[in-house]
Amino acid sequence: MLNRVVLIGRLTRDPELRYTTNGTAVATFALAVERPFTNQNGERDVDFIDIVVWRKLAETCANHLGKGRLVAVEGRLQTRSYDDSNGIRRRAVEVVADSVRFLDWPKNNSTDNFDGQDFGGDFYEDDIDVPF
Amino acid sequence: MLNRVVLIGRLTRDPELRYTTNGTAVATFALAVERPFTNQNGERDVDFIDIVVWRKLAETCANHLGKGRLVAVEGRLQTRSYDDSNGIRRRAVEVVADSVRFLDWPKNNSTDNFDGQDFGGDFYEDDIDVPF
Amino acid sequence: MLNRVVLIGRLTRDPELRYTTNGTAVATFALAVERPFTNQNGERDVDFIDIVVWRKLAETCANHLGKGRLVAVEGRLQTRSYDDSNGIRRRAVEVVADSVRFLDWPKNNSTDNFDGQDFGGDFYEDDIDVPF
Amino acid sequence: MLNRVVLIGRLTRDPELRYTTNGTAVATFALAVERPFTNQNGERDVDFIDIVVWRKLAETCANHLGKGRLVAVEGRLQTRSYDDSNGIRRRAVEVVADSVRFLDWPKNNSTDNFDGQDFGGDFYEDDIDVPF
DNA sequence: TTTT
DNA sequence: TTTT
Repeated sequence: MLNRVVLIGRLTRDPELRYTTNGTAVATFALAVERPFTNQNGERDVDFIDIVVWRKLAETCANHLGKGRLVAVEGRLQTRSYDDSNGIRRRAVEVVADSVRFLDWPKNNSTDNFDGQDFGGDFYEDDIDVPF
Repeated sequence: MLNRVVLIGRLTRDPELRYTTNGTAVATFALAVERPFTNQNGERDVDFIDIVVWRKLAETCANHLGKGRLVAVEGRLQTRSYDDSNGIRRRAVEVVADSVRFLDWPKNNSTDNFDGQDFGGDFYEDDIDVPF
Repeated sequence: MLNRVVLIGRLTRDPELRYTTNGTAVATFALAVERPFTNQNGERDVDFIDIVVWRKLAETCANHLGKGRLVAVEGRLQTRSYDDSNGIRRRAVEVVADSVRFLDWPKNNSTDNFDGQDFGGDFYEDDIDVPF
Repeated sequence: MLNRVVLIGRLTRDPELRYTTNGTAVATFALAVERPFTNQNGERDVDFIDIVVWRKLAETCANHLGKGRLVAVEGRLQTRSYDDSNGIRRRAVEVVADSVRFLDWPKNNSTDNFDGQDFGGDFYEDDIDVPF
């Protein structure tokens, strides 16, 4: 039925890019998303949310994003079960993103290069989407 | 930062209502949310998403909702770590809802009674929200 | 940039289906969306929001929806200027929907027929979307 | 019923701050939101969406935001009728925001000063919201 | 496992 | 652990 998630947060690590056996690209990363209020200790809690992107968007993210970058992500919440390396059954809850917007610049020490790009960065959507 | 989730799905079980040590009501349930497409076996996969509601909204949900009911939920994705009954460290990813809309009628065999209610059910928000 | 709208409401009239000169189907309707609170007179205000759908989704909506039906709509806010029939320049703000979920049954006096359909209705997305 | 909007865009002008007769602050501005695709002329269309904020959030926006600033806005779509200065009846469709996140820095020529602020800016919510 |  |  209806299932929509919108997040703004920072990557906790560089995206990991892999390929399925039939060659489909898939990238994963996590987002640190601060809560909109401070807790009883006066600190701002943070939620760490796993993101999955597919196909061309996966490669775009892997090529242009890195740890610490600020992004807006839109997608769908997905659940899945798997056995971890110790054989313990675990449940994954992750956001399958169909759009990722880059909201800041790569750091100077980045190998990436966005010369000439408008502030606010670019906007990337899953390559299946089409104007309408 | 920004963190928004909107879901429509059916309760997989009756809500569980508990109270924190300082008396705050908290209810939990899970939502079965069908994916918007069929998988390679022609079946429609389902995501099971845990929902948490607080205060008056928790009591409203516990009093009026039951297994199988169709609802629209709005809230925020939250992550949290805990040790399960076997002492295994686990991570919970759940939606803290600030609004729950009832989208169908209770079943006849329900003890609940919505006589005279307009179709489409009622709309409940976390009791802290106020018009603006 | 990011632009996402999610609504639940009732159609204020039957959808109007037209075709562009190159044959693309486009349907329009309006949704009555109740506010989540009552106004100072104790009444519940209602927002009337114009919806536009394209292609196969336009035809599905025109064929299966009618005045009074309850739907969940997902899409993007779009603005546009036009001259009305009196030559007055006006601005339209409408939601271009990429998914429409049917949340109730057609009325008995409907010419439509959903025999055998699962409660909760069906889920229709713009025909460009694809599983991922 | 359910009514949720999430936008990222740039202010087209400085916010206008006014007060209702009973002293409630209300600020208005418009957001330029680029479409996620280019049109048939290879240009990126832009939607201009009116935003309304109330109370403390109105004053925060008026004090810290200006033309060109990049923000993420969350709120509710609202419609309203009014007569313009020529006595022509018009319909306004605007987003009543309950949260505004500042996504970039003020320009150097700004009179505003965010010294020491963490990149990514601050997060402001309607002052009625409360942690949960 | 965690970002600024 | 799973709803219709």
